[in-house]
Amino acid sequence: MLEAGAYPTNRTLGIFLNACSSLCDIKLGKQVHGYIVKYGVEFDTSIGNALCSLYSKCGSLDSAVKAFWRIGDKNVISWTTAISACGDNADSAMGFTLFVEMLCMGVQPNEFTLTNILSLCCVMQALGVGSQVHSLSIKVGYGSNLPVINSVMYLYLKCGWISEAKKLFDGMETTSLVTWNAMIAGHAQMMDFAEDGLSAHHSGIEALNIFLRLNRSGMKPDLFTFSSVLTVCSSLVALDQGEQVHAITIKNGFLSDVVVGTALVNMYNKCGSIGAASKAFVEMSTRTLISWTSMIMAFAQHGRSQQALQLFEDMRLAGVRPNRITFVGVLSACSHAGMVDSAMAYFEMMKRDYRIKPMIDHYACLIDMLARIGRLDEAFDYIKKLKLEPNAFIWSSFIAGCRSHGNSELGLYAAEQLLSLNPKDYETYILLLNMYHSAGRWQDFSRVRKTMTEKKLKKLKDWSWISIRDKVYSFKRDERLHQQCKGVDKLLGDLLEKARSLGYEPQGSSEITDEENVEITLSTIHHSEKLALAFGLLNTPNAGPIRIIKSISTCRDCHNFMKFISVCIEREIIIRDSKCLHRFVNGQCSCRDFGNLL
DNA sequence: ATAGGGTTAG
Repeated sequence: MLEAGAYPTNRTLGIFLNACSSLCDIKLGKQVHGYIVKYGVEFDTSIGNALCSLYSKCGSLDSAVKAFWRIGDKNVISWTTAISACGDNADSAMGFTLFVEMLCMGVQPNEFTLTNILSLCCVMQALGVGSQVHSLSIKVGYGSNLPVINSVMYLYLKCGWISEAKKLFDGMETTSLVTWNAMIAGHAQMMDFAEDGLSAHHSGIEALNIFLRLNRSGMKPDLFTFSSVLTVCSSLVALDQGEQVHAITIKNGFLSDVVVGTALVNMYNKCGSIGAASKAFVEMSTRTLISWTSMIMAFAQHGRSQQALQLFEDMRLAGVRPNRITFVGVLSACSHAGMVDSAMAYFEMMKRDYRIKPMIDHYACLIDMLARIGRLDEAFDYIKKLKLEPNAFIWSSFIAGCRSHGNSELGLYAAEQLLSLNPKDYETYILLLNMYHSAGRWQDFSRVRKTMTEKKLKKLKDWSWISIRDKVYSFKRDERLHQQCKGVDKLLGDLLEKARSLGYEPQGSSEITDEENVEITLSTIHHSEKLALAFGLLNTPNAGPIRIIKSISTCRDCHNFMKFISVCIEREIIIRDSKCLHRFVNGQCSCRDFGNLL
């Protein structure tokens, strides 16, 4: 039509631009832009708005903002489109600047502007600005607009201001599914940012409660709800609840959804049910890169290296292009099995065939592998040659290698490096103390102990949880919170006897015994995972795995104990601590004793 | 012509 020389109206041009926008066709869009300039209508408000939106959707923020500034008469939609363009293209700071400028120009924001700016606040964790926007939204008459309240509530949750979020939630006259999903997702995310395992646990439980209330309210959950709540079940290692959610997804017809399917794979994996994870993966009707990567990662974590690598080949055959995270899974599979040659081959394949630049995590896998098989000098060379600063994971796996292969000199050096990375981390101090203790270096032991006392480090919060049927039970080190504590003590005594008869020898572990003193305590019988284990055995008399989640890393002594116990009771024990998933079967652990133990 | 919620990481 344009080539025929017909003169398009602004309306026609707008429709063209929208078509380019939904096709994400920047080339065609630019062509239309050319005609717009030719006809001199780029200053028109609706044309400019459409151009701004088009360039934003095609990822070209510069052009979007340029188109915006050329608009002669910018209305609220123009400003909102430009602000949203900043959000979509990861430039929150510019979004804020535009918002302030808009207010200075005397343009009043509408509900679209407000929700947009609030989501920028989420990204920036800008609670101060966010609460000002909240006040502003009330002032300009959007105080009871549902999307606006949802956004404010989600922002408060993401910034950890739970009381205020809850107040908003409880005070809402109407809710939408987005409200519920924001509450659930918000609590799920709080689990990751929680200061300790205990508050993370509380957030998770709260998310599950909100999910239950949602179901009772009669509203139908959607894929967002299911993927969030499944993530919560994974973090809580709450297999029973996860299975129930699985049943509800089937009832609601969401089983064929690829995101829900992937979330199920991850839930079963993180609950230690690799079989169920694999089953969920096989049953998926379509799989994304993320689904394949999740399953490869799952096999790798469980020490099933061959299956992980086989799946990687299947993925390539299926025509799915792996990304850098997939290769983290592939390399860690090789690392677990000590397959040095394969690891190097995959590392080359990643660089050469897929043009993926190695990142620190890939090097970490290679260092972990060399450390596991005892090639400590080579691993150390790798660390020294790194152009990047070694991270905590690198030092931790190197330490595990040194301890396992009896090189206390290098191990202690690495542990001191780890401490300088995490100078306030209680667990690192305990690790270092345990290492000086077993190396018999008492002077260093006292020195570290003194530093600990001087720094007044908070006492370790050692909690474990076990979920039995519908309830989650908590256990804290040294404390007897449950009715059945006598039974727990007796059972632990019996188990200790049995383990000893099989050759278990207690090694003890360092800990703060009271507010002032740090000592090696010989018995670790009061550690929380042991209490949870005994409680679990007393309350689930049938066979089947015992699943425990723990707030901090497991100590070597408890780890060793669990290996013996898995033989005595002929049951599988799964413990997920803050660093690693441990699956004890028949005296062996899936981490092969390289799970960042204290 | 503009908005609010979700899945992968050793």
